[in-house]
Amino acid sequence: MASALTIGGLALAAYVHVETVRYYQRVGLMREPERPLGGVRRYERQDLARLQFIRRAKTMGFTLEEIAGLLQLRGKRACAQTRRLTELKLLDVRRKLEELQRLEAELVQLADDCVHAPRGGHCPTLELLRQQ
Amino acid sequence: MASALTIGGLALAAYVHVETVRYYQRVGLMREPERPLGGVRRYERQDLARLQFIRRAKTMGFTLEEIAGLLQLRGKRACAQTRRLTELKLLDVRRKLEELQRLEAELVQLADDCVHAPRGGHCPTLELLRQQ
DNA sequence: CTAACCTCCGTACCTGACTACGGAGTCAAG
DNA sequence: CTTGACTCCGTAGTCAGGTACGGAGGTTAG
Repeated sequence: MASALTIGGLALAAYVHVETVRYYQRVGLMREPERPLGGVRRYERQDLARLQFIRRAKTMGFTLEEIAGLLQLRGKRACAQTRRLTELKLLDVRRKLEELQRLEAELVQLADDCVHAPRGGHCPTLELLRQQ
Repeated sequence: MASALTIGGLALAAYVHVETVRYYQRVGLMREPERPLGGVRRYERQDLARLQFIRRAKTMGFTLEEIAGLLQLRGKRACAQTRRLTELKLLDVRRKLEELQRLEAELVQLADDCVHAPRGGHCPTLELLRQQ
C-alpha cells in the first residue's frame, strides 16, 4: 500500500492547496473517502491521478464543469452515446489546438523579425497592430 | 471608410457584449476612441482585430493580463528584449500545445474503444479511473 | 420631427474558482 | 503522554472577468 496519502500529501503531490482539494470535493469533482470513525481520510493513487488531470485540463482553458464532463467520459468508456460526447470534446480540443498553433506561428514570426531587424533604436516594421 | 463601427457593431462583429468591450476599455486592454463632442465613439478595423485576438487568446486559457502581454509584443516587434519575452511566451504556448495533444490522444483512444467494444450493456474496459 | 433604438457613464451585482479563518479533534515523534 | 503539526468542517472573504441597470443624451428611418 504505497499510497495512502492524507489530504495534505495529496495536495502537495499535485501542487495544489489543501483547500482546493476540499473545494473540488464540495463541488463533486473529487470523491471524499470514508472517514474511519474518529480518524482522517486517506487518498489513493487514482485520487492523485484525477487531481492531476484536473490541474492539467484547467491550464488548457477548460472550466471545472467541462472537466467534470471529460472525467465522466474517462470513467464510462465505450457505449455509443459516450462515443458521440467524446467526439464533441475532441472537436473542442482540436479547435483549441489550431488556435494555439496559429498563435505559435505568430510568435515565431515575431521572434524571427527581432533577429533580422536589429539596427539601432526601435524598428518600425509593420506596426499596423500597435495601438495605444 | 468601410469601418466606422459604433460600440454595438464592434461587439456584434466580435461576438461579445457591449459591456465586455467597455470592461476591456476600463482595464486598459482596448483603447477608447475620441468622442466627437456630443457624438458617439467610432471604432476602426484594428479595434475589431484586437478584440478578436483577445477573444481567441481567452479561449486558449490565457488571462487578460497575459493577453495584454501578448498584445504588447505584437505592438512592439523586434528589439532584443522583446525577443526574449516572445520566446518565453512561445514556451507557454508550446507547453499548452503538448498538453492538448496528450488530451487529444486520450480522447481518440476513448472514442476508439467505444467502436471496438460494442457488445450489449456497458463495457467494463479498464475502469481503473472511474471513481464516483 | 418624432418614435424606436442606440450610446454613455457610473455603480452595483454576479459567477467561477478559489483562499482564509478558527476552533475542535487526530496523529506521530520524541 | 505531551506538543506541534495536521485534519475536519463550516462559513466568510477575495479576485478575475464580466453582466445588469438606469437615466440622460445621440441618431436615424420614416
